[in-house]
Amino acid sequence: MFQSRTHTCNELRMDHVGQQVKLVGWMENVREVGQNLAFLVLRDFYGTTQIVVETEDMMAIVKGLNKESTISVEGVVRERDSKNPKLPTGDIEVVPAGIEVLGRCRHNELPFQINRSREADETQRLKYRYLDLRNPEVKDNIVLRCNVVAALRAAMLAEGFLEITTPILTASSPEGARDYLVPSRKHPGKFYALPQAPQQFKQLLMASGFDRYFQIAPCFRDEDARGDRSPGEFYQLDMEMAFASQDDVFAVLERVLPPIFAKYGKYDVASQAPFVRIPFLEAMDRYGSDKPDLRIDLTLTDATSLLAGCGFPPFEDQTVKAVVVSGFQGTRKQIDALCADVEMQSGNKAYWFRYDESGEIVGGIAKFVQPIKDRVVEALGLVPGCFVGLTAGKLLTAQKTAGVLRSKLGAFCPGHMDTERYEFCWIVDFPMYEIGEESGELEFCHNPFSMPSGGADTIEKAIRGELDPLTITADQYDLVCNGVELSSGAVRNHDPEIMIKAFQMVGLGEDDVKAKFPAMYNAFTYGAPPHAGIAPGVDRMVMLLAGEDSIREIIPFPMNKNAQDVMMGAPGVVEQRQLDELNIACTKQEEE
RNA sequence: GGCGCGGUAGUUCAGUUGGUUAGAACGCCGGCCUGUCACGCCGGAGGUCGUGGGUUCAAGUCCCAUCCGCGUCGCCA
Repeated sequence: MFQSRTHTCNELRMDHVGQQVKLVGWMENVREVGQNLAFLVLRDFYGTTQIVVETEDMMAIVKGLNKESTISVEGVVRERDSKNPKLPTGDIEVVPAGIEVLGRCRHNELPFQINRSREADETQRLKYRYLDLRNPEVKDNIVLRCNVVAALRAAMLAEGFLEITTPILTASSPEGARDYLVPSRKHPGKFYALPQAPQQFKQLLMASGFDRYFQIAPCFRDEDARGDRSPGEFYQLDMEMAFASQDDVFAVLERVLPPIFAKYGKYDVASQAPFVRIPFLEAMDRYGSDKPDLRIDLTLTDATSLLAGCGFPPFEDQTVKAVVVSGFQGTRKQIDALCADVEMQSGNKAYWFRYDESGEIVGGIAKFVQPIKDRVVEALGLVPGCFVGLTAGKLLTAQKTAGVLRSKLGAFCPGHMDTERYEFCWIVDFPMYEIGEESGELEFCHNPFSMPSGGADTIEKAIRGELDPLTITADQYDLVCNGVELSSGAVRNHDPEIMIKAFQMVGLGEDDVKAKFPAMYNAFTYGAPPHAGIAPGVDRMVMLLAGEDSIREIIPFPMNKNAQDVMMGAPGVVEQRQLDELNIACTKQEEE
């Protein structure tokens, strides 16, 4: 029968010398240094301890084992002859009287070396995630995640929020991302959907009289992956407050997040509450992005009128945006690579010239700029040594491309980006409506649940034609940190009449509202509180705190980019009997 | 779905203009080593160069197709 350990592998110190102990763990390494002398590194969740093997019988046991086998070691703690100051347990070692094999590792070649798993091929890591997670560096991110979630929960409870779980099997939502559907056995031809977010439930909780709700909520969206977006499922710190304004929501997160970032983050928090608020249009204008990375000190300058008529064909009749970088040191080759990178990412070209140390316009499109040099130098505030990156196109295209250029330049040019910090900002005043690219008609820009700024008055004016609907903003906001969209939220539209009018703008009527969101619409007709909320992404937050670039590093069992779990083999084929029971006819199936 | 990068030993990678038997490091196996701690030293095994075609006297290398992975855009109320 298995007997418990007396200590962990990170516990023994000089104080324990002479004590009889029992340790358990994985045999990480064995260093043989003589006929009957070897040093075994025993690793458990907490750390490592050196076991010194110096007898023939112990040596025989160890030699018969592959690394990563689990063993238990009983013995006496002894002071080391040669200590290792790099290890917490480096002053001592355990002299075993007995070694028991608990779980033999049947493989003498592992898919990758445990302590170097981060360098291994990602598919291998995901397939053997249980080995990957034995690597302390990998494991630490999961521990961090647990600590962060616990801290978030504690902070939210302290703020008076109640944690309430909402259904995982629910109804498909007509708006938003692609749903994951679950066939119903009892109702042939009908489907549940996994929630994209607990949005409607949390608003219904507000209508139910709960004042402050939160949940570490799993969300499911069938959309393609990104570096900072896991496919399929992710977690949000979902929250909602009744009788609350935008400022109330901001204040909660400004109290909750900075201490957690300060305690668990890799870097310092540079932002003071209240975080800077940037209207959406200003963000696009200054940073070319609705999630600006404020660690970069560069901003966009409009050069449309300045360079109109300079003769450079791509600028003709287009909006031109410039990003000016002082003290530029890049080589021609690096500039070309940077521009190619921008084009690859944005799908649009970037142009450039330099104002060199001798005060000449050189390189790139210098030929076209040279004749109006004085005006350009003055308008862009150039000093010798400046690099000027340029983009052109329709307003939004020029902005977005320049935004990409800004990010690349910031990362490339020393002194223009301090990566060792967290910079928060709120993006506010999002447009309520936009002209759909496909339909060419007025559509909701983001979600239809948001309250139009100004409420009923604004919408009524727009309906009467006194106001351009494209100028209507929503009481909607994003929290951005280091160029990552951390969360999105809004003051909700809790008034059925305003809701109907908001839908009327996009050519939908009361029946459509009722049909799309029956529970919420009905609930709001019974007296609903004004309410607002937000949902910071837990995975992204942990990713920022850990300083990781890939979201997979902070998810215990991540799927790959193609939404497959290569370890478990999901998605997988199921038995015909199961399909029959669910009334599903599979018309298309991949060859296994 | 578009674009970019990649796929060579168990792992991470190198491989020049197409040219001898495809290399290195780590790991693995064997031997030596009584204080190692990324132990060291000596020796060894290990490869359908993602897959399928093609060009050529000759293909890891060039061409075409295809599969897979990562990044990015579309998408993500």
